[in-house]
Amino acid sequence: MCARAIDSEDKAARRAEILSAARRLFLHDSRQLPSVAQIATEAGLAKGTVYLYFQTKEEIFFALLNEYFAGLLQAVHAVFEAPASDDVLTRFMTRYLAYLDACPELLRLDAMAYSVLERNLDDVILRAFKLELLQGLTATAALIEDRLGLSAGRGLNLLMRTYALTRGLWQSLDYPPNLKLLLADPVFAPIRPDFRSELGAALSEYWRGALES
Amino acid sequence: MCARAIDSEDKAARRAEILSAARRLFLHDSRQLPSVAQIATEAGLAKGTVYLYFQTKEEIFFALLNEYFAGLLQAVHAVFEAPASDDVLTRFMTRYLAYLDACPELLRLDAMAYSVLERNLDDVILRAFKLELLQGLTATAALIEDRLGLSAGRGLNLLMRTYALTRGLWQSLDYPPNLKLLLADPVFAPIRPDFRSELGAALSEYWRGALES
Amino acid sequence: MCARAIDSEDKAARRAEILSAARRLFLHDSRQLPSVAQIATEAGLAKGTVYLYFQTKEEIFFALLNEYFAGLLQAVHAVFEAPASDDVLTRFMTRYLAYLDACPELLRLDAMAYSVLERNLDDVILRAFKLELLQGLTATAALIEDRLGLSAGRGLNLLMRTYALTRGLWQSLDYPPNLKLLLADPVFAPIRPDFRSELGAALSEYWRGALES
Amino acid sequence: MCARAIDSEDKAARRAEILSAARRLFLHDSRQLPSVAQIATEAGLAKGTVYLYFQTKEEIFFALLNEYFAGLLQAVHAVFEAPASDDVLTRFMTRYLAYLDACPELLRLDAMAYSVLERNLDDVILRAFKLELLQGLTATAALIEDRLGLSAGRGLNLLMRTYALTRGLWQSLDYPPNLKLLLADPVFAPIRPDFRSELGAALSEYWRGALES
DNA sequence: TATGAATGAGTTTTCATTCAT
DNA sequence: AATGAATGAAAACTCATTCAT
Repeated sequence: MCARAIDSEDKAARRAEILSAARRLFLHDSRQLPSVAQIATEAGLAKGTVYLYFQTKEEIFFALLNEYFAGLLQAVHAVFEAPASDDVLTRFMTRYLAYLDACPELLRLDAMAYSVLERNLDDVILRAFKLELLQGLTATAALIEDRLGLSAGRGLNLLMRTYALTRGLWQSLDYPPNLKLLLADPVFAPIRPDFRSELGAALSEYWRGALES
Repeated sequence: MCARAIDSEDKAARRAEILSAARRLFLHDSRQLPSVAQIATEAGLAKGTVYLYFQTKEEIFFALLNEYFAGLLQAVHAVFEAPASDDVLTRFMTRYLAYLDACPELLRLDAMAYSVLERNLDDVILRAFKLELLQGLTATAALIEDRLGLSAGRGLNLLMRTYALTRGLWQSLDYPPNLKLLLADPVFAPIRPDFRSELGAALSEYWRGALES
Repeated sequence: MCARAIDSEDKAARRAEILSAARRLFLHDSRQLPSVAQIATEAGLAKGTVYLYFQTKEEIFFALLNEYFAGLLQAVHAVFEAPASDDVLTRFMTRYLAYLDACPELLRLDAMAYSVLERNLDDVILRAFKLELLQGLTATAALIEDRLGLSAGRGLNLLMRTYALTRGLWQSLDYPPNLKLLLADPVFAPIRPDFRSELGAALSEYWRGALES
Repeated sequence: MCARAIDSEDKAARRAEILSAARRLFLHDSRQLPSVAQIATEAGLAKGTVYLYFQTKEEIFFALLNEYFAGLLQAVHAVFEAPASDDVLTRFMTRYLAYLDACPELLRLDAMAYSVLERNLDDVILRAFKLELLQGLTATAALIEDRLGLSAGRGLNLLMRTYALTRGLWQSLDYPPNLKLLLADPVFAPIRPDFRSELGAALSEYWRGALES
């Protein structure tokens, strides 16, 4: 793993390897961000090498989070790109939930982003990330508006509020192991619904209200 | 402030003082949790004394968060306790937003809770907190069901989803100072709406969808 | 070594212990400043404890340097305090050189002070140190002026220039072990005189010139 | 700047370029030695290339310091080479101070040399540097002895002690910016004389004493 | 009860140097 | 000769928590 990444393709690959190592580690224990030393080891690199590809530890996780977001947006985009049909909303919901199921760590990382990730991140990098996100968001929003015959701006509303509901519910329902045990007591059943079905129900309600003429 | 708190009333008062000191400090800089040393100083106590009233630092902030939740629930409760009227939903929304306006630090603390607060918290304490929250939630949920003529369980749904949307939007729209500056660029206007109006709009949509027969 | 230093006398003693540990370590290898971890171990304390007594690593060494300076000044002071006599200059020289002989690490630490020590030092602390030094300097300078019948300001000149010559010569003549070996070659004899005799000679010349009417 | 330096003349030129880049950088911020990466960039070379011309970072700065010394010696040499005259000492002092004024970074670099530069320097290189210095010193010393009618060895004494006084005073009087601010307080005026006039006065005293029969 | 002295785990980042290309 | 990707050692400092007084 010490073959030199000379051309920019190799460099991109190495960057991706580091990101992938970080993802594996975080997936394994998503209660805290792995240390740079751990990431380097997992990627088979020296610590210093990681810093050739990322300016700070935070940048690594922010890049990872952005990848997840991009993937999620892409999935949504794909749903609405398909020929219009009556069940587009159902298909959207299914695909959306499937993506989240496939990336259980996305919402964890997202929850940490608020208090940790944005510190210690170079402004230029941060802007680039945000811009990329914005563009994906805008494109998909426009597509949704087109498909559903909505007015300008509604697409972005729907996307942002959908994600807000998702993130908010996750944080309400994802308990750490010790809490999970504690809340197993039937008394707590009301505040311990299954995340996936709860999210499905909540989103249905929200979209119904939002799309109502 | 070193008079000994002997009877349980004095003890409760001292506990409240510590909590109050923590709140003041967090209000002053809600980007990070104040240290125990700071809290002790602010409360006019020694560090060790704080540990006579709280087992861990996290317990302090968890207790604080629970207070905020209780207050929010109480505000909502008050709205629905008043004689039924057509505009109950409008009054709810107004009151709800007003509470959040008055406690800008609630949502910050809440956002930190996920990644920080629940670690390192005694199970018994945690259970007690959760139970208290559950009870408030249940009571208000029942009241809402009664007032709005909803079926059992719907009240809790509404409350949890309302808060989820709130928390999720907050985390999307509350940027740290450096980001705020960065996002001042008109390019980013679409992802930088005002939190309050955005929340109002989102909640309206959600409730409309949820209450639709 | 973990008995608690409660009253201020004990605290001063503990502070002195830390300083003493740092001195021992530096004496042992005076090519580099020992790490805080080493100092703590040598003093039989935990790292964190060291930071209860000194704000930064630099403060430790600066305090140490100030102790050396104070000692040197005191030695000089004692010489001039004795009843005036013709040989006061001879006695001064003897005493001065003896002090330097007894503290070979003083001039090493001093040489490092320029590039290392003054960084990362709290202004208030720094000022206090400088003030203490200034006072010692002023007092001894006044005494010298009195004893030698010099005009105001001359004492300070003499002291500062004497020390400047001392420090400058030291840095010219103190070679690290590898260089010492290298310069053992007779070719280098001219630039490798014995520090002590060279300093004696240089100071004699300087004082002769300075005191000449 | 990546044309290959093949013949030894080109190589010497490239070496000089690196040295010059280091000098420019150090002149710009003489509180710390620039990194090798910075030097390479400033010289328009790759990091690795620098190591083709210098074995270690220290060698660069040591070579630079030697250049400064050589220049200083040459300036002194020139003074004494001129036809003997009564005011040779005055001219020496003027020229000496002028050289230091023109190279304010010399004394900074020199002060750092003690604790940093001589580590990690190859013995052979070190010897060569010292030998070069010795030769310059010897030649100028002989010239001085001749001009001033001094006995053998006195010239070297004068040069070394003169420089020692210079270096020692510099280190006493050159304060980093934060200290300068701190010592602006009139209380500290006595230990804050102007370096140049203080050096002039000190050297006058020293030379008077040294040349006195 | 209250105090505050003592503890010590835990991690990012820089940068001189090497060496494959 | 020139490049620049990769290496990895090295250390200060914070702060939650404990416990002797």
